[in-house]
Amino acid sequence: MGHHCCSKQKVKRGLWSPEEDEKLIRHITSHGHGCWSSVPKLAGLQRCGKSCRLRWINYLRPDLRRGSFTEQEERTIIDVHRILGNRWAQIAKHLPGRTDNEVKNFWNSCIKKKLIAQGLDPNTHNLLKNKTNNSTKAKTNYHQDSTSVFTIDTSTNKEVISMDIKAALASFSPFPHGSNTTTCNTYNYTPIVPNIEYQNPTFTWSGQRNQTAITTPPSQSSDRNHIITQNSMLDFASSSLMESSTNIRQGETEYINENSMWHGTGIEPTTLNPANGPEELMQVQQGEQFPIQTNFCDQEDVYKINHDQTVENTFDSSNFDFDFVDSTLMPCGLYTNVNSMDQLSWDC
DNA sequence: AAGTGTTTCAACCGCATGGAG
DNA sequence: CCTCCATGCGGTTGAAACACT
Repeated sequence: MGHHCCSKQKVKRGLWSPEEDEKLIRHITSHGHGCWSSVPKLAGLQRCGKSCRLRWINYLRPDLRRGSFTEQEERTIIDVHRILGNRWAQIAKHLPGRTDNEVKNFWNSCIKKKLIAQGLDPNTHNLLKNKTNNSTKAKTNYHQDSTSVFTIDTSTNKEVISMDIKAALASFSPFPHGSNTTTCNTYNYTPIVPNIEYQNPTFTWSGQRNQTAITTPPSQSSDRNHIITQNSMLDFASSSLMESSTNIRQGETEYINENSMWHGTGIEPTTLNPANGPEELMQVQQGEQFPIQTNFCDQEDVYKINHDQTVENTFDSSNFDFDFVDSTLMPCGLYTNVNSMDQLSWDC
């Protein structure tokens, strides 16, 4: 039984021959793939469109990166997986030239075993209960690794994962690594436990499940504000913001709209409108240290970051709003420091 | 060299989603 | 709405490669 898309056709399955590859490459490079279901016929292949698509995406695409995964890629996968879970396509987006299938296979054949060997549950990234000794070791390794943009602190009864924004930015080539980009150094979250706590020297939010978050703007006016809306709190560290930071005028607020992340500067200078109220905006002060406190009130069973964007009430991978999170993530390099050594010194 | 077990990874399967009619 | 279809995704399979005895 074949796919419904090709059930009427007599299709070949299994491994692709070099001749088939050549036909597919020739067709797509000269005509593009267009509608995949029509590709087999146009390319002269006895395959279904789905198979052609898969073969092209996973193997024949010219921009694919072949060969073994690097340590940096490995750590990126681990770090993103920790947040997104088995969202292989989303994870692969942070590894240029890698496919979701490749990432998935690498995870299942290599990383998973490493995590288990380190006493970590590959699904949750939490410590495995029955491996106390290894667990302690794993925790220490993670926490002491000063080069990782992520650290795990399990010293309290809840796990807090911190992401060092500066380290992330420092590794985020090719954008400038100047110190004027942001004052937010770290950003913490608790992925699973009910109590959620985000904090860093300049930016704090905390709360409990079954509550609604309302962001409070800083009490004092500032020379430079960045208002973070739909793309969430990580946008302020985005390339577009960094690139344009020198263009911010004194007393002016930059408004980053929902589509700003990867499109040009993406920044529309605007004036802070107090009428919008604290519910609408989350501000990140630049060039000055001050805390931004997010308050919570019992209204809904979700965290409402702003008027359009909601986040499920836990950071468990089964509930979290992955699109929301992913929209905030950097391309390859955010999660890893290119100069760091892999603290997970295990053999594949 | 031969047999057997294990690992890797390309490909498939089934389901979800979204757009068109 | 409903159905059909194309596409995308994650889980799974199985052949080939590799490791071990």
